Amino acid sequence: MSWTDERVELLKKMWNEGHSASQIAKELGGVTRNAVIGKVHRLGLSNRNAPEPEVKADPKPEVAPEPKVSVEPVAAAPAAPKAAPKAPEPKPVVENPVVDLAQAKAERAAAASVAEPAEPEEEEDDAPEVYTPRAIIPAGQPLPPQPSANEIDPEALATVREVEKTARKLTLLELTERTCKWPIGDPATEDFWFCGLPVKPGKPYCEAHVSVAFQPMSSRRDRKR
DNA sequence: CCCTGATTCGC
DNA sequence: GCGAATCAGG
Repeated sequence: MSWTDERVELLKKMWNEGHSASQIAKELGGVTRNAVIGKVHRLGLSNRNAPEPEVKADPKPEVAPEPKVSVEPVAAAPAAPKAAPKAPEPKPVVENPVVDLAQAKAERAAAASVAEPAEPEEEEDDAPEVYTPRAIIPAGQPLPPQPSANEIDPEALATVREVEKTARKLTLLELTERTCKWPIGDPATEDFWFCGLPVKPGKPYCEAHVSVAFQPMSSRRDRKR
């Protein structure tokens, strides 16, 4: 494969939209992420489109940036699911102040998907044709029905409880195609994470969670009432 | 380990 | 110009 105009353009577009080199390489096909990164550098757009990290204190501080009229964030969230009295933590803990648009987008989509399969969340863009990655969420697998205790094999349940003690406790952003996506805890509180243990090949969950997620009809018998 | 991007250097 | 190998980091 060679760098045709089309391919270069797709590269530029995706790169500026915040996609990783490997994602771009996968989409382009026929090239590795190294090739993509190499090209990115040759094209001189390694700065992505970020202005400047600039942590330095500016000599001339006041340029009257913001009126700064104390205004409430206008929360307006669609609906606060439920109060989380037990978790006083007000800060979401952001590890990178420079928000990556594409990632944030994916994050929101993923969150929506996990909490509720409905509405993909459309968003208005100035650019009419922004490159849109295919399905952001692999899905294809049923979402985990939380174990309702009396519906699953007590043995498996015990195993799960045990396994969950060794869970890697990954955040949504840390999940990959090979980490168990079984959610643990209450999404409305801080006590929420994903199992994160190595998945059983081909499955979205680890061994233990697969066993409670996919049950043979036979074993579901008499869970009478 | 998984993943990032950055750099080098033979082709 | 290209990109594998390598490096440095999360």
